[in-house]
Order: sequence, then structure tokens, then C-alpha cells
Amino acid sequence: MSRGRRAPGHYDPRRGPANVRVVLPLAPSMTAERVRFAPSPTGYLHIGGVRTALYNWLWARKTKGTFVLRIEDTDVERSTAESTQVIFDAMKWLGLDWDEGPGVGGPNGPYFQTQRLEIYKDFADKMIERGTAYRCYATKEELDAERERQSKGGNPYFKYPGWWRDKGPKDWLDDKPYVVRLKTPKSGTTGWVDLVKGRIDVPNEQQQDVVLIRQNGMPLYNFGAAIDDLTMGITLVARGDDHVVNTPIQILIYEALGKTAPKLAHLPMINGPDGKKLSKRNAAVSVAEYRDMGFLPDAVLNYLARLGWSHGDQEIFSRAEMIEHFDWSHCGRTAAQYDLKKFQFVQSSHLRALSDTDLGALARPFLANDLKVDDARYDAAVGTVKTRATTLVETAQMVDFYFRDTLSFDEKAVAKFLVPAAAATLTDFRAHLAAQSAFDRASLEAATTAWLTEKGLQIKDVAQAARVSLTGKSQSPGLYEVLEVLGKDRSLARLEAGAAMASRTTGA
RNA sequence: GGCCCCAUCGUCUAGCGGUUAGGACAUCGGCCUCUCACGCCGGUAACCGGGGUUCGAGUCCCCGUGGGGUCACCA
Repeated sequence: MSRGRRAPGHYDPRRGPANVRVVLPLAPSMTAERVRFAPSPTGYLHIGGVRTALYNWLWARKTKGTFVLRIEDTDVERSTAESTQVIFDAMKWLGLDWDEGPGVGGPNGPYFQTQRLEIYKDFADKMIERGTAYRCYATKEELDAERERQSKGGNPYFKYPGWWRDKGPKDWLDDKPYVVRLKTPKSGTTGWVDLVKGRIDVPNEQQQDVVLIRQNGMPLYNFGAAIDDLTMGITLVARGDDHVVNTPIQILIYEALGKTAPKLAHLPMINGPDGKKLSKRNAAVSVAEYRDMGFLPDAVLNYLARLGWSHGDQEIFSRAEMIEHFDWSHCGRTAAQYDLKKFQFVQSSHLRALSDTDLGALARPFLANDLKVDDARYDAAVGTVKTRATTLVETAQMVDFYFRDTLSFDEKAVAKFLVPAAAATLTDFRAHLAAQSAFDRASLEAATTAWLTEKGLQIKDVAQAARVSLTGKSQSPGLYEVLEVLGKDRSLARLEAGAAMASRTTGA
């Protein structure tokens, strides 16, 4: 389909040749949808995968449907239990809860493909009976020889020649291992109306008699996915763009069983900041990394949601808003490029939207181990750094100085502002504050302004020296906020120490 | 190479035949200001090319070009 109008759900009979078999999806509707996320446990949970999971989850929640989690672990070589756990942890952290799947069960289990082997075998046998699949006893050696023969012709793309395609039970080598292959139609076209890409048709001659089940009984991806989607009652499959080439085969498997394929939606890929494939070489791709960096799950979801989907001019979404507005027809069809700057913007927006108490609680695990926090002042302290921090890690770092008995000073800041000339002013400022009974920010500002006027000074004349004395740094929340959160005693002590540091440099 | 998909500012995108082509991030000015942020105001910046269709194309069609995906007993 060209880039003009997609017509998801609307099949225009004028557009296809008569012999095209089209799996006609129902128009997108608000009837409860059964969707799934089916990762392979072969590593970390990739943020590209998270976006796929998110869109499915949003659709399930929006339609009051069911979100199924299924583990596609048929690649025994690469699948690990640790990776499976990593997926669970990441999904839980993100708050993408599943209604059916590992841990919660459900009527269509088991939800690990390696535990569904009999199911695949049954369906494969059924297909063989129907004549839509067949046993192939070709050996590895025979296949390799054929592969080599074909590649000599200059074509690196092997195609199984169909040796066993037209044989039957009487030809079976009963004691030999075999694979089950799909008897793919040799002519015609298989197509569907993709919910995000529109109409897609692929000539069947492009397909080959793919292996459905290995010699060891493990299903291959296309078969496992199709059979699971079928038996789990999945009504809409949304996945990455890279699967569009698999789709015709899966539709063919459905048809071979006399079934109708679910609705299909293929999301464009996410590229790295350099335009190349997103990988750990050009970006942080593991969900766990964002968690450890102190990103908020909602921010991760928000950023990913907007990468490939839009709702007018809105950029910041709560979970509820995403659920409310999400729609396949507003998913873009062009590959998106990952952009950390935009991600950080979304993240800090969500961070700022948090209450001091909530942010404080979330930042707590990121506090330095040796920090002894004064709970009474903690939330207020968090409040003063909220607009300045992007992540929870930064929040924790920025709030650190409030709770130190001995401040660590930034050398450059000290050298620049705690100079001899500042010592007297600092001392005087301290004395003035010592006389104040009200130590809230408004009172402090008023009192300070009065003092400045009396002394003929400007706030600029004391602010930086005071700031370094109070926080150890040249950048911090506002002076009066810092004083208020620190409290009178600590403030006075720090100012005194600061004045001492300033005058000590005189000694040189 | 076959097949399939894609093409609006640097980036994410809005746009569904008639718009001064809008918003956001980034960037550059300015305001606010005790620093740093936040916030606010403003600027620079885009329809890949060529043909059609049409009174009128970013929007529809075709051809190029350029990206991408995929061609396994991986998923």
C-alpha cells in the first residue's frame, strides 16, 4: 500500500485480483480483544519489545480485553531461565500486568511453548491428515548437498525442492526421524489488511515448504506462534515490522487448519540514534538499565508510546490517558529513531508531576548507603530539587547535602566564592539569621531583604558564598528554600564554617 | 538478487485535495532571577526527485532514488 490512505479494516474489492485470498479482519472495534506479548527468553527485555508489549497491553486495557504473556522458548540453545525471570521482572516493574500467562495461569495454558509440544504434534498430524502438511525424511546430508548444488547456480537463497511433498504414509520411513513441512500453495497470493500498514499481498510462490516441527519435536517459530495464537484465542496480533514476512506463512497455517487468522498489526522498527539498528552499541536497550538509571516506568512507557504513535499534539500522557487514546490507526508507518534527549524530557516531565512524598519514596532506594536521612525534612528536601533533577538517581544525589554532618565541598566553588572578602559578610549574614525566630522561606526572604537594605548590599553579594557554605556547591535550590529545609541550627553552623573557610584563605 | 515495507524540520510527529505546512525535543536569542533548574516569549529549520490525475497536490496514481525488513530443523 502506498503512503496515502491506509484502510485498516476496510477491504476495497476493487484493489485486488480476483484470485487473491484475503484474510479479512473485522473492523477495529471496542469489543474485548485478546492480545498477547510473546518474547523469547534469550537475553534482556529490549525496549523495542517493550513497545510491542505496551501497545498490546494498552489495547487489552482499552477494550477491556485480555493480555496474554507467552514465553517462546523453543530455541533451547539460547533460552534460559534467567532471561525468563528478567522478562517477568521488567514487565512487573513497568506495570504491564498480564491476565493470562506464567504465574497467573489461565484457561489456555501452559504458557511456555516447550510445555505445549503435544499440542503442536496434534495440530501437525491434523494437517498431515488434511493433506496440508507432510512428513519430510530428508537428512541433513541430503539437504546440505542440495544447498550446495543450488548455491553453485549463483543463488545463495536455498529453496527446499519438495522431495517429500507429494508422498504419503506408504512412503514413510517409520524408524527414521522426520520434520513436518507445510504444503505451501504454489500459486496465488496471500494477503491481509494490516491495522497499521494497510493492505499487504504476497505471492505464494515466494514461500517455500517451511519446516513446522523439527526432528526433535520442537515447533519452529511460525508454527508455534500460529498454533498458540489459534488455541489461545488471540483475536489481534501486534508485533514488530520484521514479522510481516512471516505473516503469510502463519495465515497459510491457519487456513490449512480451516481457520481464520486474527487481526494483524505490524509496528515499524525503532532505530538507534545513528539511524542504524537499535542495539547496545548505540543506546541503552535493556529495560533494567532505565530502572537502574532512575527512570520512571510511566516515563519509559510514555516515551515508547509516542515513538510510533501520536494523539494530536499531546506529548505527555498518564497511563490512563494512553489507554484512553491509544489507537492502531494513529500508529505511524515509518521507522522511528531513538532519541535520549526527548526521552529525558519525557522522564523529567513525569518526575516533576510527582508529589514530593511520592518522589521521595521512589528516590529512597537510590540514596547513598551511608546517608542518614532525617525523615522529618526529607520530603521538603526532595521538593526543592524536583525541577532540577531528571532521574531518581539525580534526585537522590541532589538531596544528599541536606543530611550530611560534614559537607563535601566542590573545590572550584570554594576557590571562587569562599574568598576572604566574603568572610565578614557571611558572618554578618549568619548573625542576622541567628536573630530570626521564623525560619520559613518567606520570612527568611523578607528578613534578608531588610538586612540587605540596611547594609546597602545586594543579594548577589552574599548568595553564592552562602550557597557554597550551605550546600558545598555553586549550584543548588534557592537560598531560602535551602535554609528552611536545613533548619536554623544547621544553617547557622554551616554559615559559620563557611565564613571560617573564607577567612582561612586569607592566611596565604 | 526475489519478495515485502517505508519516505514532512537534525529527531518524534500533526496533516486524511484548498493550511502563512501545526506541535514537541534539540538548537539559537530574550524574559524571569541569589546559582542551577522550572516557567514564559521569540527565531532558525521539513513535504526525496520526476512524471501524471485535478481548477487545485505534502495529501491520489505511476516511475525513479534512497532507507529498512526477510529469504534456517533462530525467534
